[in-house]
Amino acid sequence: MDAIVNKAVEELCIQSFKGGNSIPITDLWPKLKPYLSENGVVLCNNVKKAILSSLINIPGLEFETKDNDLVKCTAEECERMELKIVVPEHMLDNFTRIHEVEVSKSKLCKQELEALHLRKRVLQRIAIARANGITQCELTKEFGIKANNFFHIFKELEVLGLIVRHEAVVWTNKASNKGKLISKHTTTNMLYLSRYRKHLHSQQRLEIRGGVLMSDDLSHENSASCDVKSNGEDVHIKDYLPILREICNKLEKAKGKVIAISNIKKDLGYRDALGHKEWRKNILRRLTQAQVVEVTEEVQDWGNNRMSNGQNFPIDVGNTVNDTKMQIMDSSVRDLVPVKSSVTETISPRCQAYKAYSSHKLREDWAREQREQWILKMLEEEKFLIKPELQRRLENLEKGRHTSMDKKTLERSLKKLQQKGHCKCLDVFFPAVTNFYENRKKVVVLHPSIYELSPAMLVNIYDRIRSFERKVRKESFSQFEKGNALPIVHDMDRGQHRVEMDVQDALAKKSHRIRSMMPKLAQAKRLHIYLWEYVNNAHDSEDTSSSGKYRCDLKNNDNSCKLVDIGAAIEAMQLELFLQVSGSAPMHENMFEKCGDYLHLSNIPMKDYTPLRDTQSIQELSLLIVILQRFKV
DNA sequence: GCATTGGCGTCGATCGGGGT
DNA sequence: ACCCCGATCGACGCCAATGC
Repeated sequence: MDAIVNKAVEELCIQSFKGGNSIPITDLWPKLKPYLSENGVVLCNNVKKAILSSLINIPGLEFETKDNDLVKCTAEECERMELKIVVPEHMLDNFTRIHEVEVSKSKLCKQELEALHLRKRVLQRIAIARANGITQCELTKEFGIKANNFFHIFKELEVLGLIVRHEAVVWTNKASNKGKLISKHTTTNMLYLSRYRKHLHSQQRLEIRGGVLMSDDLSHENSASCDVKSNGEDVHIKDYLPILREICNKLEKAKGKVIAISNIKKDLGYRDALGHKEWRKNILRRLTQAQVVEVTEEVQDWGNNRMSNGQNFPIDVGNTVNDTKMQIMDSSVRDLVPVKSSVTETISPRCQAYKAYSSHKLREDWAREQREQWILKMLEEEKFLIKPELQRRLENLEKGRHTSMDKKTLERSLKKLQQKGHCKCLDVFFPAVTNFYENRKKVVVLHPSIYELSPAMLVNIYDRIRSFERKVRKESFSQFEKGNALPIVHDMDRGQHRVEMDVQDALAKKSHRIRSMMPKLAQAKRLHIYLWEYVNNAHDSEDTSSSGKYRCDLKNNDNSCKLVDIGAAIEAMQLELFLQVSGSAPMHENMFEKCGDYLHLSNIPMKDYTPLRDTQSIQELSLLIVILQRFKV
């Protein structure tokens, strides 16, 4: 009976949160009915009377009735006289537990009272959602408060232990005007009142899959991402533990407890772009973060000792270059306990017979020889070459031929040159720009005279790789802009509209960005011209390297950096230029007239000078310097 | 208030393997 | 040697959450 009464009180509280100051007893029964049936209780008049009697005994609950002697009334009589129940505020606060953090109200100022009231409303709204929970972004919209202002409240309530937050991914299918589905998703947090919390472990996350929203429904809201109301049926718990365990088990059974990642992915069906991503972001990351497995990438140098070690038969080196494997070491993996494991070395060269030469042997031999000559000439001049770039350059040189050079052909040529000692091929690793935890790798062809990669050399290599990639992307984008490669598929209705919209959108955004950047670039250019003159003059007259602490590496074409003290350079700036590049307004209209054209920042009076160097100006200047640094190629 | 972070989809390039 | 295709990868943009 206690449980039933608790349930009744819970219902009364939730109904109060929903705005009913007093709840008619006739409204309470239908809410209780499902719970009672679950427990095999039929809501007959006797049960009703028993529940009522218990409620009457709860101190604090108030009953609105015409008849004073409630205890003697039957259930029917109570219903007939429209009995209503009022839950007092302190009981509501008890339900959300906000009373635990409440301080004496008399001591609070007006703002503090408002803040407390807001927290109460938030808690009550979360309480209404009960075990279904409510997403953070949904709540943010309901309250009309910006997410970045609201976040602190959620965090505070979480720290106080009043609510629980779980990471959740929301998928929304939005219908465009033409009725096609566009899938969108966003990450947010699901909020529960502590009493309704879901007990999720670290390998579980919530996924909310919403229904279809027609675009008409969105007229009042621009962003569709959070518009799906999360009801219980849409929320799924995605549990990664079973799949992680399965992988651990496979590793346990594997020989040496090592499996090639490509094999295990194929085995478990992680294929295509999406599957691959899922593997990287949700499976491999979880395993490595839990330190349950270790991933090793083995790179075998091209034409290493293996090739010259008395083995006369050819080896298909291509298959042995890269092999990413994962390893598990300890049997305690089932608990996903951190385990340290050692690096393995497993190389499995595959033998393959050479195929007979074709009848075009002579012509091909000639082409290969010419190719090798080109490579050697480039190498002599440039000392190093990036393989993908080399491939492109050779393709351009061979444009006249009816066939195009295969990358494997190039590899063979490089291998041959390397064996003869005419070049060295090295894998160069460098950090990726995005947040991927792996380094990027490029094969670099080096002149044999280079024994080791100096830092300066590495910088040159990085810059070359970057400029090559920029060039490649610029080419593909200019094709795209000309409309050569607009991906419109006429036979397929699906997705067409969206692609066109995206292209227009992208172009509009791009041109807008260029427009808004132009003044900034003009400012940057002015600053650059000034600094360049400044640093050259300074070097002509005296050595500036000892004159200040804020320095900026301007240019190092020939490894000889010219350092400039930015602070001193700005001091020496003409006032007009300073105002232009920092975007500040002049102090007085007649400032220039009064002081002449050659006024420098360093010789204006202190009272005029100080307000000029405000935070805004410094920020502007810093931004320009960042822009200049990015231009440094 | 603005900047950064993190997760995800899209796009285009590269890689790897198999066929002729 | 050349061709083809699916798998894989990195850059980038978007957006909500988060940090300062």
